[in-house]
Amino acid sequence: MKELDPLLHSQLRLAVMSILMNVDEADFVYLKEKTESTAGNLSVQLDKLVNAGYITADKGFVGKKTRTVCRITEKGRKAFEEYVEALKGYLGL
Amino acid sequence: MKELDPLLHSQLRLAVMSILMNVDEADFVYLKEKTESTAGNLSVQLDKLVNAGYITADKGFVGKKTRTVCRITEKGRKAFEEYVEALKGYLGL
DNA sequence: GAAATATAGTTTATATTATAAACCGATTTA
DNA sequence: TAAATCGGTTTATAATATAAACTATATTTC
Repeated sequence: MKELDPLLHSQLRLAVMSILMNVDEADFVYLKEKTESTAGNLSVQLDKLVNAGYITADKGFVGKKTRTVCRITEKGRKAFEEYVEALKGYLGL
Repeated sequence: MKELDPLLHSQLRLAVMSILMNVDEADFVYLKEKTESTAGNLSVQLDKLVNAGYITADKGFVGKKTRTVCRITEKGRKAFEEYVEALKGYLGL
């Protein structure tokens, strides 16, 4: 049984990665709504994904409001795919 | 995005459940070998699965040696299947 | 235009979890 | 009979997830 990447084996981080696998970019507010998480929790988990090099989070402005835009990196995409493969071994898929 | 049953969303417990989904019964030693876990960790995680009613763990003897035999329950089987369904939503399967 | 309210987050504190280390009682081996 | 092994359990520690409290700017209301 393969190791499950602990960075991805977390509900919220997995949800974020799952979303980012399917859209080109997503901002903080969108991720918060989609995952139904609190801002604090999301902030912490995004940081971990950024530090792992799985996503980028760029802070910019839209008009006068701040906006943090997240994107998955190639490394993140690969890690996600490997995680899915590893999980399949557990789920019998 | 569905909730992921926190009892199953743990590498070791998921591994145990995965094994028990596919065999009629498995003893402590077998589970320990297959999952490559330490006895302490396995013991703790089995307890949680037993307390949740997802598995049974019966202590018996084979000759003079103790032997703990685990089996999945109907409740556990159902929880596992629901977990798999929920996860699919995350993995894009 | 000052005070209250909302937005977009971050930091910090706390509760929960996972994991390993230490331990225990019985049994086999030297 | 002393020492190692087997089959676990208990306890201590490290890591994680989560929420609560906070910050800074912007907007609305009185």
